[in-house]
Amino acid sequence: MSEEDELTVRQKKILDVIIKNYLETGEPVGSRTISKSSDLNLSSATIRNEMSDLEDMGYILQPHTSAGRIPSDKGYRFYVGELMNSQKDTSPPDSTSQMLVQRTDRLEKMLKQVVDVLAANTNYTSMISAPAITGVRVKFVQLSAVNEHQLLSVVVMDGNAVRNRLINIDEPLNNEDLLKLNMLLNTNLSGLTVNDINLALIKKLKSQAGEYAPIIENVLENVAGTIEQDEGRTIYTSGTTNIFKYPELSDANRASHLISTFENKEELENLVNEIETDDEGNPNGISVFIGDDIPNMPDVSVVTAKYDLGEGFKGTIGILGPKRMDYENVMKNLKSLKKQLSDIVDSSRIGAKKEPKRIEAKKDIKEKKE
Amino acid sequence: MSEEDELTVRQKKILDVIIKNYLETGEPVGSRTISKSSDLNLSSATIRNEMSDLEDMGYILQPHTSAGRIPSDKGYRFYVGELMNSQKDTSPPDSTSQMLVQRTDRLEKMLKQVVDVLAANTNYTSMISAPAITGVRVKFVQLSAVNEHQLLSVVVMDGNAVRNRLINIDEPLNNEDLLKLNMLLNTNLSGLTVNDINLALIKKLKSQAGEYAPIIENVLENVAGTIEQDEGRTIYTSGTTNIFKYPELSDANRASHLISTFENKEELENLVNEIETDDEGNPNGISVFIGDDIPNMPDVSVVTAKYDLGEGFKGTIGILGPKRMDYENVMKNLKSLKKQLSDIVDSSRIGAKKEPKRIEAKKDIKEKKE
DNA sequence: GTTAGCACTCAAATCATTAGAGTGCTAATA
DNA sequence: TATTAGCACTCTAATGATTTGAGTGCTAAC
Repeated sequence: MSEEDELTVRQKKILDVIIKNYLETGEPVGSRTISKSSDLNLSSATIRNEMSDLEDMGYILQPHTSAGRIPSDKGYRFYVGELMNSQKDTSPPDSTSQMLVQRTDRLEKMLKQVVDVLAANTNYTSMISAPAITGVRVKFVQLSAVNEHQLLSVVVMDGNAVRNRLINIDEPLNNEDLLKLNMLLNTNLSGLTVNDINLALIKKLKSQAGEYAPIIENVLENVAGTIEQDEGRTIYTSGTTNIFKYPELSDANRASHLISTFENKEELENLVNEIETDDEGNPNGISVFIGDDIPNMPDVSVVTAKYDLGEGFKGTIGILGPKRMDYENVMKNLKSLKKQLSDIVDSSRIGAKKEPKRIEAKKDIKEKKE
Repeated sequence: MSEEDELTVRQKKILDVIIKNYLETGEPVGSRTISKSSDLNLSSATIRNEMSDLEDMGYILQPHTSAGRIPSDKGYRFYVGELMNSQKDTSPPDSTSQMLVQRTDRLEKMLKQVVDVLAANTNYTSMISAPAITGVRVKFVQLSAVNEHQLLSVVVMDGNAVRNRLINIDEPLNNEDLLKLNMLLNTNLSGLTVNDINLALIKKLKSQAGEYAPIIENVLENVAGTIEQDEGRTIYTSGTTNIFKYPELSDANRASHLISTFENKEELENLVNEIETDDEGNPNGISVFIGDDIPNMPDVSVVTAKYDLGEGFKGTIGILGPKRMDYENVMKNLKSLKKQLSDIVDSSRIGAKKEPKRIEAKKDIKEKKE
């Protein structure tokens, strides 16, 4: 990929101008334009020579003989990696359009909000994968009798993920037995991860439960279900139709392909997974995938960030747009959101121990849309 | 709308041919085509005269002077109402492509499945609104201590809708008090609908709860939440990108408009609501909305059916496509699904009282996609 | 009432022409 | 030796003229 980085300062400058210009206009940029709009004070002829070299090196290309140049995927990558203004980082991300994420008591709503904010701020399509839970532990189990023929099993896991399940029973259960069962379950399951619950443990539980063994089975399925439900990882998306704002993406074929990918969560999940693999140890925890980096989607770029909510809750947040997207703004937004996300959750974690704030935060939700 | 239905038999026949032909091809149909393809044995000139009359009466129209005719909205309506082959109803709806809805224990998954089936069978876009709960009653309330600082409130409503809420408390609650609170809540709330829970009752509960009044408040919010969550009515959609299969809908503007309507559930909800109003007492419980019937969407048709799962669970299921959609197939599919839906729920209701089938049904889910 | 015949209309396809943006190359210049 | 002016050349996109053909409406004959 890097065959001797032999770009002269001037070449870098020219490449920078070409890309910046193309990001704005979406039109191929010609030598004359560069000669005039840059402070290089070079004639178009000189620029032409340099451009010819840049093209030979693969940083730019010509849509056709008599057109200007546009950045190649390699050019974009160079731009993101070296040319882009990354020291401006300190400035607040586009404060006018920036919308803060409001606190809410439901993770789901928060995620939905995050993608909405992101799509609105960037004018691209955004997505966020709900946190994958890894290694969460059982916190609390409770069986209660709803009526003579139904038990309700409630399982609370770390991070307060709650799952219910109704269990139908043939014979009513008396209160003592119910209490015993609850005791049995809590003493044996609390603090365990799903992986800890092995056959031996199940056997032990069942034998201790005696005639209630079938109920144990159901409860355990409920515990498993807590994980399972998040395994078909939910992905929230927003701003799908933003792709129509970019002519290079909005012809029927491309648009249909993109949108159906976003509609079909499984496909989207694959995309995210395939992309995630080689995303390790990069500077700000932000990864940029351009064009042929992305399977089946040579005309778009995807920028992703991982977020970590602690307690094993992790997920990916990303935005998809045309290759000529405003990488700078997008990365700023992602970085900011990433920070906000962990901040919010931190404070809510701490707050939760002091006052019942989970509830009062609810009203905030209404005000989200601008 | 009906200004003396003065269509002769021959005119009806011609109109029928025009529409059938147009449904298939999507091209304006001319007099010569009709003359040849129908069994009327009339010359094109005669057909032309009749067509001229049909146009005067508003059943068909010409895209431009030298083109054939296409059905007007009025024409479509007449077709759906009188011309369409509705006696074929008895035949099974397109048995090859028909996919049965599998039983599942989660309403949500079932609905998702239904829209998927519908979209796959029709090649149009489908949507289903999750059941709106009206007048459901509280079945069971349970508070349990998760740890010293958190209570878990679980509310089960009719139809086994369950909601949880974590309540943070300052002081640990001893077991006796917890039991008393549970007793208090269950005796007072069981069997009530949300509307029944008025200020007087709340006051009474709070005073009886003494120092635990704040907890009562939280539990009541939880009860209210059961309803509330379904008020922002979830709508599931599928096959959005099918619109790209119909050139008349797939230009950037229209497509963008349609797709964003489907992405933004609020808008979609409005659409469904506006449409629902005048949908009363029609033959099979199926309503057809064509072109200007639908606010802001003159180029599409929507066919809807209401479903009723009993116990106050009702919703709407619908499909959206080009005006030249295959109404016959669509209506057949809707009718069949409507039936399957209520059948499934009926059988699961009955089954639920006898054996724990909610659980064993789960494995079915995996097999759904073809 | 039906039909043949014909003039007329109009969209869409095809083709030729033009305009202009941009390049590459060469020769002159500093 | 690096830069630049100048010019021929290329190719797209826009414009406009022409043709084609499907389809109609009307009239007159059957």
